[in-house]
Amino acid sequence: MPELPEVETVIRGLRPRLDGQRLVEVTVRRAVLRKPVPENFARRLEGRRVRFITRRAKYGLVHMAGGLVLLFHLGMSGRLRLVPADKAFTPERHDHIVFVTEQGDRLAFNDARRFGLVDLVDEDDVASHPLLAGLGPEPLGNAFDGAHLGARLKNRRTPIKAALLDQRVVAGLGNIYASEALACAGISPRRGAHRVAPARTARLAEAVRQVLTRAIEAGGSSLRDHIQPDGALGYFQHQFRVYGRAGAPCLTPACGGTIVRIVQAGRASFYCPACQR
DNA sequence: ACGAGAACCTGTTTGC
DNA sequence: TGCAAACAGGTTCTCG
Repeated sequence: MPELPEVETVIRGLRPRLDGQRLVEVTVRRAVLRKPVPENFARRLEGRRVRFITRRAKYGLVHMAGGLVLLFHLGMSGRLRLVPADKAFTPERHDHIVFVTEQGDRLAFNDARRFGLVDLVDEDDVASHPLLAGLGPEPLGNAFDGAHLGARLKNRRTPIKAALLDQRVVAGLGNIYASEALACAGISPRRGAHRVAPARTARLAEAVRQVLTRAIEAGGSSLRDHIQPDGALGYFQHQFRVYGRAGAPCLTPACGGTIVRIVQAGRASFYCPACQR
């Protein structure tokens, strides 16, 4: 499901209900997701207070009192469902972990495909965590611009679309927003990464920023899995220029092209052959 | 060393 | 209608 905007949206939905709350009960209903749930996961969290929640790439980081950090990733199908204290809670199929806060809210980590994961890490070790250490810069941060992108692309012979999905190049893009950013920048997903000229690298970096920023403003994209913790849907999917639009007309003014779907590195890419070169 | 493809899972949609 | 194949917002391992 989730790329950077969806994870950001989920975290923003959690904060009002979780910040400052003590976790009074944690239940692990399935012990193995993409990786095994850490030993003593529930015991290490129970009784501890949530200080604040941050995001790195597609990972959520729940900073707990005492310097412990709960790291989570939603994989393809993961969601977090927040059930307020005054509503009845029944565990659903694929609710793998359930958290209960001191004010009685229940938070279910639900993930049908189990590509998601959770881990516990000391806050001093977050940056060196194996899953986080190799990540490239945050696309919405200061370290990401055309110069950085150009430097990371110049030796890559893979298609630019595949390079954008490489989390070491830029952290947080996924299959939807890679296609969308290339459409905004007028670059074909098939172009070799090393053949994107410097001027266009800057334009691409700007397109990445813009697409992600707008998607966050829209609450992410709800296609099949993504919902906010309170059940609200994202609506950025209505602003897609190319994703899922094979056979439909290109939206670039006066272009007249037709969007096509191709497969690259096993993943669908969408683009307009007329205005993306 | 790099890149393509397979594998990991389950649920839903598509096509014969 | 029914069943099988294809496909899905991700990551990581293997193989050439």
